[in-house]
Amino acid sequence: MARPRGATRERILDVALELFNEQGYDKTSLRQIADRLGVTKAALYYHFERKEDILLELHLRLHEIGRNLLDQFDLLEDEGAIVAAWPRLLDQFVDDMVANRELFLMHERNQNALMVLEGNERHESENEDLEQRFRRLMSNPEIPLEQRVRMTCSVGAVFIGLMSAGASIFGEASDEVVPFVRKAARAAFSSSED
Amino acid sequence: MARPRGATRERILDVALELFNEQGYDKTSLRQIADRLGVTKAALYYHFERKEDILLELHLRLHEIGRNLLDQFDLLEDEGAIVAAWPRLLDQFVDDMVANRELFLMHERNQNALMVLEGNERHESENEDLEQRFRRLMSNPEIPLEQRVRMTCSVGAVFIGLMSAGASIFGEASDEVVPFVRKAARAAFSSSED
DNA sequence: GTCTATATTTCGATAGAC
DNA sequence: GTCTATCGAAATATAGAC
Repeated sequence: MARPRGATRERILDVALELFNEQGYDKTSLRQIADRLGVTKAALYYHFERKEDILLELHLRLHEIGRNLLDQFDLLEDEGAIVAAWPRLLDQFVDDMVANRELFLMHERNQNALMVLEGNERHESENEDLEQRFRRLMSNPEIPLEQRVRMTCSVGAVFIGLMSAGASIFGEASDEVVPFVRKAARAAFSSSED
Repeated sequence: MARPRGATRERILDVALELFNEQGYDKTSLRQIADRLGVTKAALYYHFERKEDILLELHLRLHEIGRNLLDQFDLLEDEGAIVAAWPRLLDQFVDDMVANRELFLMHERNQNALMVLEGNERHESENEDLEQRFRRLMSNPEIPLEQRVRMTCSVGAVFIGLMSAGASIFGEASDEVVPFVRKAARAAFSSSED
């Protein structure tokens, strides 16, 4: 079976992502992944040392997205620039979520499972850094508290809006929904209406 | 040990909720719950037939909150009334979340575990009903799509805003944060700013 | 209502042949 | 790279005494 290099590994990750979203990480056994893939459990161990490492690899792809977003803040000079740049970053976040919905879904549905990655070296080095940068941003007293709260709320609006659309809650194509989500999120951040 | 009736059962639920939030449902063994409570594993089986039933009981308390909210929609006559009533319901939702933060946190962090309740009779009868009523509301074509999307987004703003506050992301007392969350959520729903 | 002891199952992980 | 076979650990759940 001469398959392109890394193809099987990639297929394992695809199937695992599917199953983690269907039934959760903990309820998904390596046997199930292997079965759906048409191989045996032992074969998986050639590609991943531990079950945990499959979850980790998927999670790291989200890290990269988060890092890209946070990196853009480091380019900004003062708190005024951050607030001014937020709508653009919000749009970027929408794009990221639309393009990687399954990954975001996994993160949402398996938060408890992701806790086992605490203690994992490869994860810690990256994650600590990301979380610290995020907390620093959100507890920065130079930005008025209301602005910081609204930044967070606008992210929540995007997140739940797009997740609901993905779950076909609205019964319409998500192409139509996305612009409304952008609008709602922007309003959550910057409207001064009372 | 003459304890008030149902007191042990209640303590089990308290400790379980704690542990489920700390490390997740799947990673929490009955042994851990028993240890923290100062009893043995077998004793838990006197109060709950299965581990799953502990999770179910906690989850049903959220059902009740959700049902209370949805019930208020049944009192409304047309789609205009629904849209008009939304800000009030949003405020109600904020109050519910503040008063039951731990329960909401459990639901957020253990979505994968909650999937095992699918198939549970006691759960299905209630849940199907709730979910159907919610989906009917959100796919009601008499309400403009944008309004429905914004309803959902406003809930997301509340949810993520309050969860972040609870996790001390902002570094301030959540008393100060709550009003800003209300404002952001209201804006996400009804601002027409561009 | 709580205990000790044990049955039963499931799963992650490894060894070694091909 | 994939297989068969198996180990060992851990967890849920049960039986029966107190």
